[in-house]
Amino acid sequence: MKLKQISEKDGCILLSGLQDFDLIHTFTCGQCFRWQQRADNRWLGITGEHTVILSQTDDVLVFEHTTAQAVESIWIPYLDLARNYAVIKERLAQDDPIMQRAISYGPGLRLLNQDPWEMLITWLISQNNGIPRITSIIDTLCRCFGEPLTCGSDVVYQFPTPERLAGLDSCDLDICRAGYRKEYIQNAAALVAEGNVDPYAWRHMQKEEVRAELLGIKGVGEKVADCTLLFTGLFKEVFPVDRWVKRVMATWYMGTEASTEALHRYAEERFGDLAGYAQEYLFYLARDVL
DNA sequence: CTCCAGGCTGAGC
DNA sequence: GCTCAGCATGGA
Repeated sequence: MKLKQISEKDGCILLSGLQDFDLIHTFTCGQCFRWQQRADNRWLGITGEHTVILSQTDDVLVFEHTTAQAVESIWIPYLDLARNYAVIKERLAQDDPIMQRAISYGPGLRLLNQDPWEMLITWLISQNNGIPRITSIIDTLCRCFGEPLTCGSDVVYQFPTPERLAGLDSCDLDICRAGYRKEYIQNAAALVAEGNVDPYAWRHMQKEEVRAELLGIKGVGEKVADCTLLFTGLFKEVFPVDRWVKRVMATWYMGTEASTEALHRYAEERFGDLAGYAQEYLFYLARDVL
């Protein structure tokens, strides 16, 4: 793989020589909820206490309102740009026409390495919910209870800390309109704030150990646990998300075995759009390759 | 009005 | 073990 080049121009950081990366594929496939699309195909985003505006022209990625050091230490890892996706895609596509199609829908998709605490709350909110409303709830949560940061002329709010959420009165969270998920959020925040659960320790633990810890949290089932693990990118190994797909299929397809063919049929019928195919690709990435 | 959306919990078998 | 109603909310 060609080495990426970092340079500066007009106060922006440029990363050139990118391969197998597309901002739109990566941000619209359903793995994240906090990137805002702006004019001129620019994307405003935040992770932790770092904000940035991204735009892309072919193999050049432009970072505004940040530093070369942050690009190296924060954004390249967050965007998973150091990984060679060409070999991954080649392996996935081999002898698998449906995977070839899935990849062709989102060839520039990358698996983001997102904040584990943020992912836990995000996927708790996602249950039995729609994507626009998930986005809205998370946005309100951050605007009301997160610390503001500036990014150029924009203001972006950090994801609220566990301590902040744990310290709220129950009715304070009503503004988010999270419904019955409110108590899940508060319970999880209390667990983390009191040190009974430490999302930042997960990277030092075994995957199954983390998964068991997650499943012990109220409101966390297999899907929430899997999505939390998957979209933090913590475990680059065999990932059990197929168990979730299998469970869904068991309900919808009266079968108990999750054959590859059934999985493909599920994806075909369940998802007819780019996001769906990109997601199937994501799941395969996590399950079979990373 | 009903049904559904990137599920999970708790109760009843 | 398994099934299934109920769950807050808002949009179709």
